[in-house]
Amino acid sequence: MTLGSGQVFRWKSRGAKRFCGVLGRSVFFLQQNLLLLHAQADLPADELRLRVQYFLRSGEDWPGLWKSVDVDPRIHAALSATRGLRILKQDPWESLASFIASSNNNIVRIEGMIDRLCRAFGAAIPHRGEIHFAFPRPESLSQLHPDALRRIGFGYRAPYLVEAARQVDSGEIPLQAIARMPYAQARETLLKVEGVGDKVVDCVLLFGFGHFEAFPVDVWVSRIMRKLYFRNRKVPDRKVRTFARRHFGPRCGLAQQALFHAARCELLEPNLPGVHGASMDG
DNA sequence: CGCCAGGTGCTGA
DNA sequence: TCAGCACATGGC
Repeated sequence: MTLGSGQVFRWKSRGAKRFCGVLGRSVFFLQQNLLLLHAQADLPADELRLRVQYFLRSGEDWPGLWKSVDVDPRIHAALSATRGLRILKQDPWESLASFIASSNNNIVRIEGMIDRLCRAFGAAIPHRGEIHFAFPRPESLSQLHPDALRRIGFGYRAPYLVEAARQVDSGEIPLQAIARMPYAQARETLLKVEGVGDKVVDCVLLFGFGHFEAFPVDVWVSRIMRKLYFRNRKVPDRKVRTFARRHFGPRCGLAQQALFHAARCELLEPNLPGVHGASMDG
């Protein structure tokens, strides 16, 4: 559920509860068997375990984290429907580049764009007879003409991504330093990147930098929040964000991901408890 | 054809 | 601050 919840765009299902993806320069296979997770990669066993635990944030107290945002019956329904979900620890550059590509776009096409980006400009990684690809480094993408990205379907986002790569490569956008900044300052800094607005920046801060107070408001979250908390009235994204931060508290980002996944996969319908309570009227 | 998708930048009230 | 609009692309 976590790997398919729109946080990451290039982990591929390879059978029942089995996924394949690339972390850094290594190909990983993850297979879930009930409460056990089997991980495979061409790495020493101890390093393999550490890398997977880091990516999955296995050191966190997940039951405690989810409990901290379980503040009312409506979010409780979403949390129940997404039990086991986690917030991943993504590479900051990959999350920044990926979510620049995500704007006004759908997940299937985002996945295709990122896949073509990695095939064209990422380092090849041979693995058991197959060729996988690393995510392209900023210094590679910064050299491109935007047309090279337009040709693989990036559309009007092409110059945004090239420019972002240049800003990261030059140190103008210092990801290393941003990782040590508090949420508000990191947000302000990343917003200077063209193509990064109020929603994308919160995705990057939540999935790439571990700021659980980020609450990305996309069309799905906007809809479900309107339904659950605003009597179905249209509400500016900014208001949804500030309400969520106040209502769910400093881990509101977790509530956001549960709501996003539940809404997108229709896990709450029917009989969704709204502001008027559950009702069966048609 | 029109609408939608993990929106953003720009413009004008 | 807010709404309205253009913006590439592909699926339906």
